[in-house]
Amino acid sequence: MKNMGEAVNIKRLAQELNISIATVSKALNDSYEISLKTKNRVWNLAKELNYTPNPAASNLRSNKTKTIAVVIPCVANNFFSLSIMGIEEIARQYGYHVLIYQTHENIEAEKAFTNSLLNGRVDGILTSVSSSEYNSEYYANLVKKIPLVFFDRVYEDLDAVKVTTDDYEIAFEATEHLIECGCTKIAYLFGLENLPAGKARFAGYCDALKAHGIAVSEQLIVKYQDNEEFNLQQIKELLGKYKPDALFSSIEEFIIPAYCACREMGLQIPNEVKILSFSNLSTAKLLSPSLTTISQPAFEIGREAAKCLFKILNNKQLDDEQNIILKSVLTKRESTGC
Amino acid sequence: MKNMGEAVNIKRLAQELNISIATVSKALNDSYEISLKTKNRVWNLAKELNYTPNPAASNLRSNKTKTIAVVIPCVANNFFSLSIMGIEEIARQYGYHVLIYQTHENIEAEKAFTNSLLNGRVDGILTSVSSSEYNSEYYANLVKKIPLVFFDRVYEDLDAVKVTTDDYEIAFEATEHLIECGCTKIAYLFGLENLPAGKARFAGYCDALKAHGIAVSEQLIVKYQDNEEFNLQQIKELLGKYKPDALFSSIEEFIIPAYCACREMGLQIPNEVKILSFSNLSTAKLLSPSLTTISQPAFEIGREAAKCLFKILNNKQLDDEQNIILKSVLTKRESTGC
DNA sequence: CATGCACGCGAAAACGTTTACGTAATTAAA
DNA sequence: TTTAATTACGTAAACGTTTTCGCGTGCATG
Repeated sequence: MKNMGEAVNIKRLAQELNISIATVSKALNDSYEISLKTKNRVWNLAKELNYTPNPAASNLRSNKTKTIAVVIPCVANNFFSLSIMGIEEIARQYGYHVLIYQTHENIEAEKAFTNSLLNGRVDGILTSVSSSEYNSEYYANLVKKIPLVFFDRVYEDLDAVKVTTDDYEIAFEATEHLIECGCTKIAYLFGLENLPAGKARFAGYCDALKAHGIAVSEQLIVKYQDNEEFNLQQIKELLGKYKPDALFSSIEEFIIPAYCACREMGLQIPNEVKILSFSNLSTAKLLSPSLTTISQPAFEIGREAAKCLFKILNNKQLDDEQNIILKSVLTKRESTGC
Repeated sequence: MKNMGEAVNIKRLAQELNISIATVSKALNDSYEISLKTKNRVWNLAKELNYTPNPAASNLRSNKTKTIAVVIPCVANNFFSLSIMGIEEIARQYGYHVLIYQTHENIEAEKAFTNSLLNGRVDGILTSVSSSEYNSEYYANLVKKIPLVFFDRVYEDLDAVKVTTDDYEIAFEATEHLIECGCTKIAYLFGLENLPAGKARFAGYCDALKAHGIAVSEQLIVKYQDNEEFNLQQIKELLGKYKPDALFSSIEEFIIPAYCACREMGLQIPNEVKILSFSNLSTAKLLSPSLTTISQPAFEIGREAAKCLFKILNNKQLDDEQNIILKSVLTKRESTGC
C-alpha cells in the first residue's frame, strides 16, 4: 500500500503511474482513447488507494450532478414515503443521489426550494405539488429551466411528464360500491380541492351519484383543513345535522377524525354509517372495523416517475405519451359492510 | 432588467458593476473588507438578476457542501419517516440540504453508501444502522473520517454522538404493565436482536419478569425474519403450542402478523391474549381492538440528532455528554385491557 | 513632513475534474 | 515509398467559486 498521507485525487494517481492527469481521467471514464493496459493500471491503483472522484469538481466541470431532488408535501405520509421508496430504487439503479425537500403544503417553500435547485445543484426534479394553491404560471416557467416530472399531484397543461392515477374512475367505482351497499346519503370528505387529483375524485363521486339518480348535496361535503380538531368537529356536525349513511374520504388524513367522530357520536360502522377512504395505510385491515380503501400504487408511481425523469436526463425518447396513468385498487372491507 | 442571455455568475455581476470578482464574492459573503455601499450595489444586482451561487464551484473551493446525508433502513416506516421530518426541520433552519439513502437492512449497501459520501459529497452523516449485523469495526473507522451522529440504532463504544431512547426502562415498564394486567406467560416478539436497542428492550422484558418472579422461557420468544408469512406462522405456532397470555412486540413490524394470528386462531384480544408493541403507528387507537403502544419520540430524535450534527459541524462545544437519551411513552389501550 | 495604519479593493492562485486540441508513433492505403 | 489514417497519450484551458496577498488612498500620529 502506497503512502496514504495526502489526499488521493487524479493528480496523485497520475504521479504514481507517471502519466498525465488527462490520461487518468479518461481511463477512469473508460474512454476509447486509452489502451486497455493503461486503463488496468489506473483502475488497479484507484482501487488500491480507494480513490473516488470529487463530486464537486466533477459537477463543476461537467455540469452533471448525478443527483435528483424530490419535492413533496411531507415524508410522514404513507403515500409519499412509499413513493420515495420507488424513486430510490430507480435512482440506485442509475447511480443517482436523492435530495428530499418537504414543503408542508406551503407554496412559498415550494418555490424557494425549486428555485434553489436551478443553479446546478441537481439534474432534475420529481415533485408532487402543494395543495394550498394552484399556481401554474410558476411551474410553466420552471419546467422550461430544468427536467421535471410531476407525480400524483400535478399541474395540468404543462409541457412536462405527469404520473397520476385513475382518480376519477376509481372514485366513481367506489361511490357505486357505496350505493350498491344501500347508501343514498353519501357524504364527501373533500381534500386536495385545488388540484386535479382532488377535482377528479370529486367529479367521480358526483357523476356516480348522478348516474344513480342521486343529487349531490352541498351539505354533505366537508372540506379538509390543516387542523385535526377542526376536521373532527366538522365531521361530527355533519353526522349530527345531516345524518349521512356513508362517508367517502378523498384523503387518508380524514380517517382518524372520521372514525373518532363516529365513536363519539355513538354511530356504528358500518351499520349506521359506512366509511370508505383513499389510503395507503398498511393497517387498514386491522382497524375497528377494517377499512374499505382505495389504495394508490404509490411505490409504482415513484418508480414510474423516476424512470421517466432518467429517460429525459439520458435524452431517451419518451414513449410519446406525457401522461402516465396507473390504476388504483378498491379493497372492500368491513367498514362498507357488504 | 439587464440582459438575461448569458448565465448569471459572479463574473457577470462584476462586469456589470465594474468591480472585481473578488469584491463581488466578498460582498456576497458580507465580508468586513467591503464597504456597505459596494455591498448594497452587489446585493441589489444579485437580486435583480436572480443570482444564486453555483454550489459545485463553492463546494470545490470551500470544501463545504451545506449538505448532510441520512442513512436509514427504510423510509416507509413510521419511526424513520417521522425522524426525517425532525431532521429536515433542523436542516432547513441551518440552510442545509438532505440526502436520503435506504439500506434495506443490507450492511453492504450501508457501507457502499457511507463510503461514497467520504469524498466531500456531504459535510456529515446521520444514521440509524442496519439490524442484519453488528459490525462496529467499520464504523469505528468511519467516525474518524466524517462527522457522524447515530440515532436510535447505534453502535456503542464509538467516539460519536448517539441519540437513543430509554429502551430498557420502557420495556421494563411495559412488561410490568402486562403483569399487572394479570399476565404470567408473556411471549416476546424479538426484533433488532443484533443491536443495542433490541438487546435493551429484551433485557427490560427479562428483568421485569424476574423482578416479579417469572422465569424467562425460550419457548415464548419469536425472532423476527424479513418474511411476513413466516412471522405469521411463527406467531400462530407460538399461540397454538405454548398458549401465552400476552404478546410483547419489540418492533412495529410484528403488529399485523400478531393481530392476524390471533384472528386466525380465534383468540380474543385482550381477553385471551393481550398485545403490546413498540410502535409509532398513528392509527394504533383505531385498531380492533385499539393497541397499547410504546411510542418513541421519533420526531424529536431526528431533531436532536440533527442539532448535534450541526453543533459538530459548527465546531460548537457539545454538552459534554455523547449519549442523549429521550423518553418513550407507554400508552395503554384496549389490547392490554386494563 | 515623514511614518504608520486602517480601509477598500483587485490580481491571481487554487480547488479537482473534464475535454478540446495537438502530437508522436504506428499502421494502412495509394 | 509517400501519404493518410489510426492509436495512445499529453498540454492546457475551463468550470465558478473562495481566499491569500498586495497595493494605493486617506487619515491620524509623531
